[in-house]
Amino acid sequence: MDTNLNKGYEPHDVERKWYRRWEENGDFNADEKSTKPPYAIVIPPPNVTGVLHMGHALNNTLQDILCRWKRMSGYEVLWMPGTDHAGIATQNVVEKQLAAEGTDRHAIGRQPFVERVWQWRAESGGQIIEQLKRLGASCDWQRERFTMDEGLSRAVREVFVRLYEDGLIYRANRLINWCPRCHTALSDLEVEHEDKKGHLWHLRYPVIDSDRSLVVATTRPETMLGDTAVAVHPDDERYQDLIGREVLLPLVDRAIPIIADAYVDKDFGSGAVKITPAHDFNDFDMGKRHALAEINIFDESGVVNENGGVYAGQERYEARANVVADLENQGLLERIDNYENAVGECYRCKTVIEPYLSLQWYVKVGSLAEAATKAVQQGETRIVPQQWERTYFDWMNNIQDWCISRQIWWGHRIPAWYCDACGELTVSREDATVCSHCGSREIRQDTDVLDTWFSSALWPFSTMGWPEETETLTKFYPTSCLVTGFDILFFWVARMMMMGLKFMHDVPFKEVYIHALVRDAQGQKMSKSKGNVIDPLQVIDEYGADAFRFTLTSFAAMGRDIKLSTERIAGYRNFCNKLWNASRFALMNLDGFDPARVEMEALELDDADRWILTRLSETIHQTNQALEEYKFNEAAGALYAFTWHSFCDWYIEMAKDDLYGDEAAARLRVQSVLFVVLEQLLRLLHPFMPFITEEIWQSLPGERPAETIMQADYPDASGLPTDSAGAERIELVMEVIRAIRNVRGEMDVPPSRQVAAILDCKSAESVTILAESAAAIRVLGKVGELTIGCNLDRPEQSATQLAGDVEIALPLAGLVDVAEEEKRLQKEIAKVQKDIDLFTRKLANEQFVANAPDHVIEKDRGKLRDAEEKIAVLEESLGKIQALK
RNA sequence: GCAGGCAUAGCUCAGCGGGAGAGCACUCGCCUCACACGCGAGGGGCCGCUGGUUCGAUCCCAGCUGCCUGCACCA
Repeated sequence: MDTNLNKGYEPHDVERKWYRRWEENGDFNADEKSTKPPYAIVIPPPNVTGVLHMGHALNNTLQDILCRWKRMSGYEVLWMPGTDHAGIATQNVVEKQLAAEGTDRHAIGRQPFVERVWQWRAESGGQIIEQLKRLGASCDWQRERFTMDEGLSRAVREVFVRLYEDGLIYRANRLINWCPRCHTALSDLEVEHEDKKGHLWHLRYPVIDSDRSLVVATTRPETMLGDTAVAVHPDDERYQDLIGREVLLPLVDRAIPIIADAYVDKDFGSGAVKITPAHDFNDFDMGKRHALAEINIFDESGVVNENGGVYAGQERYEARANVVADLENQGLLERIDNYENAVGECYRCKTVIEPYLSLQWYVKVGSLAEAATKAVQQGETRIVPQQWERTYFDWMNNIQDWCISRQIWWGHRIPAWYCDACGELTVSREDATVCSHCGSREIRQDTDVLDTWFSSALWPFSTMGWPEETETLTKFYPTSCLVTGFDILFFWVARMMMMGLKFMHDVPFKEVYIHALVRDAQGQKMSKSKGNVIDPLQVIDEYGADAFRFTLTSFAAMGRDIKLSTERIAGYRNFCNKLWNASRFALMNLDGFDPARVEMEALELDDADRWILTRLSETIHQTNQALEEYKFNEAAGALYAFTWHSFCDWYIEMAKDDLYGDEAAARLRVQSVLFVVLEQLLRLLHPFMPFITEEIWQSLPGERPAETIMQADYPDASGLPTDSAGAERIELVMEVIRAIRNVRGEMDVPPSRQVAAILDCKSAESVTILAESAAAIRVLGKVGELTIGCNLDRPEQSATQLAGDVEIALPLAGLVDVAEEEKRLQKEIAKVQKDIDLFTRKLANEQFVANAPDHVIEKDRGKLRDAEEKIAVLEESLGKIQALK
């Protein structure tokens, strides 16, 4: 037995040691052949480029808690880990490297580039996995997957082909979101809107064959090069006579029609709008309605193309400046207003998005979304907290077809081949070598790759071996729970729902727990540019993984963001240390103790024992209940309070007398309870603080029921003796001790000085209770001479306090001055008087007595009685004190 | 604009139809043989504002104000 734990808990070696041991033991591994009930979670796969941030830390801490808890509770747990190839993000990383080397992907070519990305991944791609391990994540690493690995790529092809065959994948030439830096299309979700200060330019377009002109307002004057109409509202009286006529588009000298469309807001600006179908989503729609030409004026880098006349070759902002300057020179710039509006940006590189006309692949999501909506409505998947269901439904109801093609090189290449001979398309699971229509070998594979989220959408079943019918799928699909942040509810959760239902004919998970965002202490989003980022790895280095995990858990209240600061983490570091030292104390006093030789039933427990066991039982219940409901903070709170305030503050303190005494039976009894409570507590805490609990648990005396604590059973309280009556008895003792301490504190009695105490009880029962715990009262109240009984004489000069039906008198001769005691009593009396006033008033209210439930009235009557008794005693004491003056 | 959330101690937040809670911070006293990352005691709140429902509202309802977050945007 190791009773020589260090004085303070030092996490680093402990964490390394146990994590390695768990992995070597296979403690994290799931067995699909197990007969235990399944519990499965798939990790939200972090980007392979990722570095552990606070969001990951919270997300994975919560998953780990669930997995460890379920594992200990008798479930066969599969926590499926892996990483996402993160198409654009990863490609950007490697492109930056190339840029630093003075080259680019086009210079080295597609195949070498893709190889280069694989190489990058092999060398530095997996660091987040190591970081998750430092956090303590108990994933089944043997099963680690990557969205680009062979099995998952096969699943991607299978899904693509089946969707295509079902007519749910199609190509279309539409306006899409284009990132001129990444050179790819983006889905609507991948565009982030941010309010930016800009300008509203008012341009004057001359009406042909007239001396009039129309003023149009725009935030993007350069797009006028692609204007193909000017629109006004059909009812706008100002322009009735102009509808159907033409304006001469300045700079390009093109005649374009003035059209009428109800979309136009008469009250905005001049009521006339320039229409650029190829570069604005609303204009695109209007262009379709009026059969307008779509003139694309940009190339894929956002540089003006040959359609832009003299501006060709100019970058879009350069073109903007020149267009404005030229219009001004021609007197066609009416004015410039300051204007703030939301600008779409690429979610990967923050470049302003260009609406761009191009041919892309789409998933027709209508029927898929319908099924995904129904599954949640019918409760097949439950979203927790439930408020997010509404967001989910809103999005599903307004869903647009999903643009899935990306013009990058890193990703799953679209399995479609174009035939140069017949022009037909071949979509195939295997790499095609001939056209399926004409047999020609002159075929070229589509150069696009799929949206990263396409493969993520398949994650719950692709990681389990689909399309094979694997045992893993049979055992673990649908998964039990998905833990994720709300920021990827649409990106990921919604699409997994659609794909799971389509291809597995069942939901991918039965519950979705959506957690909050981790912010800084001021509630700001953590970001590198703000410089307010707290690095989880630094936190782990400084405070230990357990303290960090417990902090996140304690603040993981549902539906509320976490404001994190290092002071808080330090607070929970202290908690770890407290647990450590309580354990050290226990171990120091369990010398020679063998748990195997002790039968709980045979022990004659005293009130304190029964109390702590009852409290333990309650805590076990609360913890299990809270985890069941995803109330992580409540579980953490219950465990914190029990550990610190029940176990350490009271039980250990009360146990000392027997532990240090020389009665063997008493010592054995206290040792037994100490052992049981600590051992159970460690198990209870293990999912939250895996490392420290394992370290202490391994130091406990006797045979352990399992090799590691993570293999041990989670406490369920069924074997624990509870006795709420005994527990209540000790509450009286505690109240008495607190009262004695209160008097001592208020009257500045030095802690080193013992006092005499007379405990005058109203009932014989109280006498018995207090007599049994006399030792505790002496030690914890620092009482020397202790008298317990009924109708006791109290010395004239004494300080008085009450606890339940016990009047406590501390003879104060020589201890304190009379004036101090008088002040203290008056303060007490005032407090009690307030209660009396309140309850008297309440009970005098006829309506209250007539309507309130009996138990409420009874409770209040009791409280009034107590207060009246209390004040009587206090006033008597006050009288005596005042007589002394 | 539409939707949702939040408002409780100095700070961060629990709670909830029957006398306001925690952690941190603060004040006072203690190096008491597990722990000063500690121990003991204490101070501190019109529970955002205005109405309504109720015997009773911090809690339920309506409105208002102030923050936050999605989504959609009038060029």
